[in-house]
Parts: sequence; C-alpha cells; structure tokens
Amino acid sequence: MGEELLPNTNNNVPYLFTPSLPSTPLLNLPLDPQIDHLDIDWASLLSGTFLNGELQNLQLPNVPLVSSTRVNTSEGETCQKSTKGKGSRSKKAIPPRVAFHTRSSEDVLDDGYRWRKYGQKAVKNSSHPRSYYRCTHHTCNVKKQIQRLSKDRSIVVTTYEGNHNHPSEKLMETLGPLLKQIQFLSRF
DNA sequence: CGGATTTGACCTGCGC
DNA sequence: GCGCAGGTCAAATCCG
Repeated sequence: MGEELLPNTNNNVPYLFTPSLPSTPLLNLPLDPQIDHLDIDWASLLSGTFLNGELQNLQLPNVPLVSSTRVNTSEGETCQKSTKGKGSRSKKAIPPRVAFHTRSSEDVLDDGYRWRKYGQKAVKNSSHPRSYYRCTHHTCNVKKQIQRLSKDRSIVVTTYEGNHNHPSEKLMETLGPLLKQIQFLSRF
C-alpha cells in the first residue's frame, strides 16, 4: 500500500466502479478483462454474504491480495498486543478487501451499517486525508477506509475490509416488516 | 452524560 | 539499522 487508490490494475484490490451510488446495481470490474460488468446483489452485499460468497465465486484474481499485513483484532484471533498498549499488529490472514470508487459529494456512503471513525491520516501523493472507520457492531470487526482521489475530487474511494457477521441495520429496518408479512402469508 | 469525532503519539512493515 | 509511510490507539473534545 502506499499511495492513493487509483482506478488502475496496479492495485491489489478488486476495483469496482459505480458511476453514481449503489443506486445502480451495475458495476464494472476492470481488473478482470473477462468481466466487463457485474450484477451485484446489494441485499447480500449489505448482509455480508456477498463478500463471503459471490465475490469468491467469481474467482477474482486479486481477492484478497492486499499487501498490507496489518491485523484485525477480532475475538479469537491470535494477535499480539504490544507491551506498551499501543498498536495491535502482527502478520495474519488478510481479510477480504473490496474497493468502491463512487462519484459522490458525500465522503461516507450510507451502506446501511453504522461506522465509528477511529483515525484519519494524510496520505502521500494525495491532497486528501484518508479516514478510517470501524463497524460499531460489538461483534463485528469490519473496517473501511475512505479517501478522495486527488485527480478527481468528486470520486470517493471506499475500501471495505472484512465481512460483516450481522445484517445491516437499515436493511433489517426495511425488510423486517416485509419478512413478517411474508411469514404471516405463508401460513395460509 | 454518553457516544462519536478529532488528533497527536505510537507501532509495524518495508525499502534503502 | 534507519527513516518513512500507513495504520491504530486513546485521551481530549465535541455534540445531541
């Protein structure tokens, strides 16, 4: 990792491009010339199963090849804490990463999950800082990074790391009544 | 007052 | 070994 995430094939993360927001389910995957578009099931994406299933089923060449060796510190992982209490890194299995390039005036995409910002850092060769977010769900350790392209400030690069182990709150808010209705109707 | 954000310090990996 | 860059922590601060 190093510089700004650019829309080219040098990145080690699959590059998904959305012309606007997740309002359109059609995405492009320039990394793989075999795939010129991809229909995304946003429901499964938001529930976390997309990253577990669909993406891997597509056999994308670079999932999850991010060179970062940073850790995540979710429960059950053997991550070493530094004796000074700061930092919690060690070489570990790299969680799946997906980068979305989104044209938006908003930095933070409303993806249905709740995120807490835990850091912001100036990035080399970029005039815009990178922001670090973590899912606020207590059992979930998904992270995301948000950064604007210096070449095109209207483009926001959102990099998701890891899989949600819980459904999207907004999704459940929306689907909850619907599911109840389906359950009710299915009794007949 | 509690949760979210800000921000400087700290830690690790990597290249030279 | 050293310096740099990226990533994370946690105390301070903000805000509803």
